[in-house]
Amino acid sequence: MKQAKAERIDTANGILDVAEHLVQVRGFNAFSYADVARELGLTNAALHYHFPSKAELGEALIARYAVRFAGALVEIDESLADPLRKLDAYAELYAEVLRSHRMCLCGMLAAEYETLSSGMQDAVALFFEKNEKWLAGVLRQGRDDGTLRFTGSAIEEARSIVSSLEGAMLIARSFGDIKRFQSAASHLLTAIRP
Amino acid sequence: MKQAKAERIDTANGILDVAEHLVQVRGFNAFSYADVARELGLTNAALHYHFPSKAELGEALIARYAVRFAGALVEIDESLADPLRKLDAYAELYAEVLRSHRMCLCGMLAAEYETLSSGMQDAVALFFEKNEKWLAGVLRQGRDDGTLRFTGSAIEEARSIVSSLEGAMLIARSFGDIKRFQSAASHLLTAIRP
DNA sequence: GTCTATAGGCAGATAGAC
DNA sequence: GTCTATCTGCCTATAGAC
Repeated sequence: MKQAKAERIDTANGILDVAEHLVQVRGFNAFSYADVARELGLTNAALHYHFPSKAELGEALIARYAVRFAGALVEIDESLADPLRKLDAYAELYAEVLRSHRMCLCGMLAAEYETLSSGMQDAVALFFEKNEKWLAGVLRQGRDDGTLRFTGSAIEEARSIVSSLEGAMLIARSFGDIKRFQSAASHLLTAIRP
Repeated sequence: MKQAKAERIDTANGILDVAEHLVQVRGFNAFSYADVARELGLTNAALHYHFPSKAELGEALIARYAVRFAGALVEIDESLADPLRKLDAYAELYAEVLRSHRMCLCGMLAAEYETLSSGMQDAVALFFEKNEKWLAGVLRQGRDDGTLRFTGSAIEEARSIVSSLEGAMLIARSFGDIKRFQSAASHLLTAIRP
């Protein structure tokens, strides 16, 4: 009763799915509306109906990705209590992305940062900040209950972890070698065990 | 006596200079021959004389960058003996790049990896491997003389360091904040002090 | 070595019919 | 919502004169 005509599922989301994949594999500047349209059996013009400009598509892409990521963090908080296990689960989020031969969406966009609309730039920075804040919370919890040990402030440690994971993804992709990422991630988590 | 007509200095190198800057700031897929030609007061066609295809330009770019980087590593080896100081100097190479608002050339290309010619792909991977091998050597030296301490193998630690530095650059650029990089770098080096 | 001129294609985007 | 048709502009690349 909600929709008179049920589309493929939801065209706008289908566009976002395909575009997201293309950005994560090739980058924002290396895919076109035509690439997405072809994949969905639509035309260029149909895409412009849903997302009038490429910048708007890009902003929608980050917004949806950020919401999904935030949801994953909530799920970790609800299902795990031990800070060290939370960090493991966090690193596993990255590993999953890498397994599908993708780069983190915002990590990819960070490389292309200078070419993005200001709306996209702000959204990318916000994504990293939210990740860092969540991680800092976990780190504080671990330091307080004695399950984690690190030097410096929690936010500094959090930034260091996000940087390392993004960098490990970036380079592992150049070698088509997920083990490189896994090794870097476990090294990172070993270092903060007491 | 060497050249009948001394050019601006050397057109091919001037092209590489401008292209390198554009790639490090915007990415390989976000600059054009026209961008470079405009900057140098040349035409599109003149660039194609020196670098027939964009892929060949890209390969020359990485080759020159890799040689320059290798030279910097030799200089570190010749001027510093202490492994910890060598690592400091290594991180400083990255900091210098970041200060000019650039990403590491190969870090940028790693993001765009899937869109590169196979020649460029191989050269990017080789760049990282050479860096890792050099770093592993420094780490072994430090472990042997007791100035460094780390868990796992030297090559694993080296990969972890390269990943972290590249990731820290990537993200620091999104915040226009070099201190973010400095903080991550010093955190990294503090962690391997005995 | 560098130029003018141009080919041929693809990019993002819009108008208007259905 | 999706289509066809089309615009304008930029892209990489080449031919041939100087």
